[in-house]
Amino acid sequence: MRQSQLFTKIERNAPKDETTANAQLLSRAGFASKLMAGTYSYLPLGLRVLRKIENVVREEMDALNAEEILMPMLHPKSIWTATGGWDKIDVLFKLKSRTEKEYALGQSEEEVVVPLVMKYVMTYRDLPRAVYQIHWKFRDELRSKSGLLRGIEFLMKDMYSFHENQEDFDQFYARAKESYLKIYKRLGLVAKATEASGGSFTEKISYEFMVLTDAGEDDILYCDACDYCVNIEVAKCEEGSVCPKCGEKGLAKARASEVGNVFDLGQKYGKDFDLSFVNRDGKKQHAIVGCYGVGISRLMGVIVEKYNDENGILWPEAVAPFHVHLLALGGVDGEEMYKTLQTAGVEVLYDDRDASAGEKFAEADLIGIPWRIVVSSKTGDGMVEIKRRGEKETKVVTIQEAIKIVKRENV
RNA sequence: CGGGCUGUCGUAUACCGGUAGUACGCCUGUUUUGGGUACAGGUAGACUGGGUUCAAUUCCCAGCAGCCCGACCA
Repeated sequence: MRQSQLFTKIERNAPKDETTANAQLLSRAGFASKLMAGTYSYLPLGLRVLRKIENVVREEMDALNAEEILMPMLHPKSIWTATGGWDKIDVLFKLKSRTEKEYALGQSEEEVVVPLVMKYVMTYRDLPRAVYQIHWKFRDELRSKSGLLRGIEFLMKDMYSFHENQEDFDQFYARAKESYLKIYKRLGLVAKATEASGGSFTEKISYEFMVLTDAGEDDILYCDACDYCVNIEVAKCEEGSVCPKCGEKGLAKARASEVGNVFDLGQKYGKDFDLSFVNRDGKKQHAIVGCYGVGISRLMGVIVEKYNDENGILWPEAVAPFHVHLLALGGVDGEEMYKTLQTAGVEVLYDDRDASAGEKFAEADLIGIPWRIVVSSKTGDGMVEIKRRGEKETKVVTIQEAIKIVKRENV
């Protein structure tokens, strides 16, 4: 993409009243723009990042044999009264039509997905099933904050699995947890599977996936010697207590942001909607349902919180809006290099604007694309300069070599 | 929802109870060309409503909006 085509522009000053790195940098660099507290527009660069995160998640969900669907965001009141959520869930957005008919905006979609899937599940032979969607969620939080980390409208992947018995559920649940850890790793994050409360509808514990960051809103206790981690809300131990799992070390306390969770919902939803299937004994039975969320837009914010320096963002390869930021300096034409990179299958943002070198460098750092390739009178014929965002050293190499370097990591 | 802070050109800011200034951006021209090049000229602003006052962007009240702390976040 040619940078001259971007309708967004870089802002030199951070917006006042924004204190978190993700809110400041995403706004300055033109990735996202706030409409009101808790809702954002995703701009061309930001949307590319969002789609990359989505696709990583999508690939892992598909690997679990989950099927992708898309469900409505606008729900009838009736399904929410059926499960008790209409009165119990205080973050549920409720609205009224002209004719006083009442609706809810989806804050999670068990109420839609359980009747939907169970419509097709007649017997145990139709199980297990897993479906997911990547869609907007609405939660009437009292206080939106921290840029993309807590919005009242946000993009979430929500998967739901259906099982004939606890054993089958447990197996899938374990696979889903593994799949989650893989997702975060691919995104350049270290997430801890953290014991947490199961919410108001279940006594069981759930797992939250936590990424350590001061911009987060949860406090967790974790062990350095093993993978034990617990949300302080449900912890039966405290900071410094010996790890209850491995007994090796004292627990450390840290601030974290929840980027995903998995719940065992048991048979609640099957019962609420009185939906059942015929089991192996020929008897009616409610399916065991699991629910698995990943906060896609929040992840974008968390990644920026983890990957930034005084000059801007440093996107991990897997989610960077482009692989290469091509800068043409001093009136030199970068057109040929641009086309060569594109032909080689490299995603490239080409700064073809008539701007000074310093300005282009500063803006490239802010945008944070992993590789910077410069063509100028200094690089010479057939040669380009290549540099990695975050590193100081530059290398002058041939065009073909530059492509090789970039593709080694990105393709 | 409780508490606090803040609303001034597009952005970031300054001053002030009496003609609103600066930087960046943007426009015109010159200049410059490897870390936001320099110069000249230009463009553009007091959240809304009420009150106090001869006079309010400034003081007071309310509303609206934003941020922060807390609570909340099935």
